[in-house]
Amino acid sequence: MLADQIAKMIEQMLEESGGSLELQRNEMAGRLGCVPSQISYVLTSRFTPERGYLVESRRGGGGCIRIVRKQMHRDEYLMHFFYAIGERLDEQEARAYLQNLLGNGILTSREAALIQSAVSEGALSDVTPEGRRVVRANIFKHILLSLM
Amino acid sequence: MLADQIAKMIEQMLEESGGSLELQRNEMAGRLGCVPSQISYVLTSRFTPERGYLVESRRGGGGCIRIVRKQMHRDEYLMHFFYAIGERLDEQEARAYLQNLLGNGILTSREAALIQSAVSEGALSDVTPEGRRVVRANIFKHILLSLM
DNA sequence: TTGACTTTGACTTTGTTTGACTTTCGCGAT
DNA sequence: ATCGCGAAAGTCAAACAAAGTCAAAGTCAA
Repeated sequence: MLADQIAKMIEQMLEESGGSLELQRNEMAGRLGCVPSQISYVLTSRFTPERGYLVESRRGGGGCIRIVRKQMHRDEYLMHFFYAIGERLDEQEARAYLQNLLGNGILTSREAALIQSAVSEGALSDVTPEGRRVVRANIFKHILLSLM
Repeated sequence: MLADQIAKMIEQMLEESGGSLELQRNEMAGRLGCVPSQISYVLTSRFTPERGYLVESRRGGGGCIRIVRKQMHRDEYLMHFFYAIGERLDEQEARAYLQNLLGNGILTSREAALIQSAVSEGALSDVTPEGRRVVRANIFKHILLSLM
């Protein structure tokens, strides 16, 4: 899938450049043979704050997009997430958080997998779809607390 | 029966691919000459967690379904717990199981603590007291599966 | 004949791709 | 200084591409 390829490419560029980079949307779209707004789409759907990325940009001639992978420390992370999770949480958001926590070494992959199944749709299938999101947020927050 | 044929086919693909695979629902339905939702039916009726399968999916363009088989023979101990749990589980029982799993070195203490808060009364406070025990059992069983 | 299991298809939800249109910015000409 | 132009990037909605859901209809064995 196009979006995934682009995401992977950006990911790798971040890796090579040690966590932050600047790119030009049009130039990149040209190289990839896609429409420029596809780049925007990838950025907003994959490089979100939830997953630990900061994206800023400048329009106009010579404009560009800067992407930074945020480095926080353990406690900041847990706090940040704790407050970021509101009253409701859906499975995808949960997954994004877990990926972030995993990527930063706050969780082991076993722990992440374990939490993921604890809050999966399957595990909560006895709760109504709407209630599920509330319960999931609660469980997730309790787990974060237990890690502090 | 159609469903059984499909199940057998997926089973065989799992065999060939060593326990995990990705497929596309529409594409598969096309090859088999059945409606796509038949695939969904087979998945929910045969490839359940109870039988040791994990199924996840992604919608949208380029979406797919991933199926993973958990090897039971490697994890008889977890299996034992899995079946011991049943339909309902209260906090005390959960704690006892966790102690046991911890004592046998199957969980680290961090993992045990984490699970305990995931299924604590507090985490599930949005569910009715009766429903809580059902949900707790479900979460616990999903976690056990994810550990196999 | 009933009840559990199957099959089907219409409808819903989620995710992707594209392109037309808008906004913002730097720069050179006035 | 400032006006205006062109070069970015942003926004948004439509079209498309999956997968999920659900209930009605069918089947089969007890």
